Amino acid sequence: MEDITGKKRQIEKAMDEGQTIVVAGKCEVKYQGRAASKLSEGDRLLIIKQDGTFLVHQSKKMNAINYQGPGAKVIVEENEKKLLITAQRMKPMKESIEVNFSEVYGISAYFLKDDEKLKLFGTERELSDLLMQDLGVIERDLIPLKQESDIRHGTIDILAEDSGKNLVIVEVKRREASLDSISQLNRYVNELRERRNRKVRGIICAPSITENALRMLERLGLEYFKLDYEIANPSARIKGLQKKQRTLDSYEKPTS
Amino acid sequence: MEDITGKKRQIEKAMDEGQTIVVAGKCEVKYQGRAASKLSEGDRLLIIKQDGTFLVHQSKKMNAINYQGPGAKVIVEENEKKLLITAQRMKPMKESIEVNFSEVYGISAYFLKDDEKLKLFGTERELSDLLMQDLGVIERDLIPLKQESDIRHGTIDILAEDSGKNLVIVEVKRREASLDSISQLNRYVNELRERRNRKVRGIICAPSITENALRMLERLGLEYFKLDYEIANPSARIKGLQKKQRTLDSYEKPTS
DNA sequence: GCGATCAGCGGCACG
DNA sequence: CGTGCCGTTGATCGC
Repeated sequence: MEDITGKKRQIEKAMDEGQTIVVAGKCEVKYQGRAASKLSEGDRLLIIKQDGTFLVHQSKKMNAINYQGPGAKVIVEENEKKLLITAQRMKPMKESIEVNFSEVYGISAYFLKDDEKLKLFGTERELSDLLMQDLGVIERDLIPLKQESDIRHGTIDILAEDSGKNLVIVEVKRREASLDSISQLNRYVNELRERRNRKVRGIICAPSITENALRMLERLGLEYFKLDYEIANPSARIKGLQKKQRTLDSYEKPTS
Repeated sequence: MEDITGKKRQIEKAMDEGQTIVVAGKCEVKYQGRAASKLSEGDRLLIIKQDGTFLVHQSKKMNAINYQGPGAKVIVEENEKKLLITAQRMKPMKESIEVNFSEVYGISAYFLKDDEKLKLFGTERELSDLLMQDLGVIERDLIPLKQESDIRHGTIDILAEDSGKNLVIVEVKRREASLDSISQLNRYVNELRERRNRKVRGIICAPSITENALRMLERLGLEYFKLDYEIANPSARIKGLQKKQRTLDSYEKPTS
């Protein structure tokens, strides 16, 4: 027979100490909150973090099947000879998960000290930054006006001006552009067209675009620029782009 | 001193047997693929599932800091007295994670048998199904034409007709509608307006809407209907909605 | 298989 | 705080 009380105490102690806890066992899971769910009995992994994060993992797939984010209060109880672990949260609204273990296969707990943050390369923001250095890669004589320009109905990635003094809105995507990318760009273009008397162009700048999105784009009179980039150093690099700094240098200080 | 070879064998054996494995330890993590990342040394949890899922968790937050989805090939190596675990995947493109452990605090492995699937209530689809039974809750004499209607630039949740024989597009949202919800609805409305000669109305149907989204909605001449629902039985229930079945019953078989 | 959309999206940055 | 929007988004469902 299982010593449920002992396991309960073991988990509670680890929680008090701020450990990260993994419980493996057979359980059923109920959730009620923004939605509601029921998961019948099966073998799962439960992970409890010190910040209240609460994850129930099945043996397949990436995402937790049930979860609670940081800030959840976790309670461990003994309930009819079962180990019942509950996580409750008030934000974004009152919600709770109940994990009811009929069997516990194992419990591990670790002190995890980790202040490191992920350094990520190849984000949209990085691509946007690179483009700001030389919009000429998209179109000759295209000059940047503003990055992250807030308008009423959203934020424009890059606002620019072409050689004919037309406003150009550039929407940057790190992956294939689809219908909603086009809708997003169209939203910005429409707003500026209403507000300004200038001609306004819209360019979607992405490594690829779905066929359907391209059709919609053309129907709307918007444009697509294929953004050729790779992630190497690590640091993203846009094919054909030359930093202004380097260009200036090579003019002012030719290789001697 | 650590028996790295033993740990390597332990993990490999568990993988061969299809177990779900948890490794706790101090490691650094590198990723290269759709993007690239570097995470300096710290204490983490590594989870390896039988389907290739590969998760590196820090002691805080819900999401894995580095990961690889189902289908990844996992290799365990001994590398300069460290335990190096690599996950590689070819889809959606060639990418790999390297987790290099300088210390291993613990290894657990479990056979997790679980064929259960989550039953989820309160999804958008469920709300849409309920609305299809009686669109009168949105507007008197609104009759449903088609659910999930594919058009060129997307899929309309509910296509209906009002008492004036106008087409009505209903976009259902289970949570607060924001700018992109409005863009989405607007996209559908514009397409049908081009293709048909009838008047086309668009209604966003959500529990709430952001201030800004409401302004955009009004500016576009679209409409908002507040969708009051709760999740109780469990099964979603829309306030004011009466199932056709029940309504018919009460007329044909009044309480005796 | 691609593609469009939802998700209890989560998380972040900026007003 | 809200809120807009990105994400190595993931997962699902339809064609």
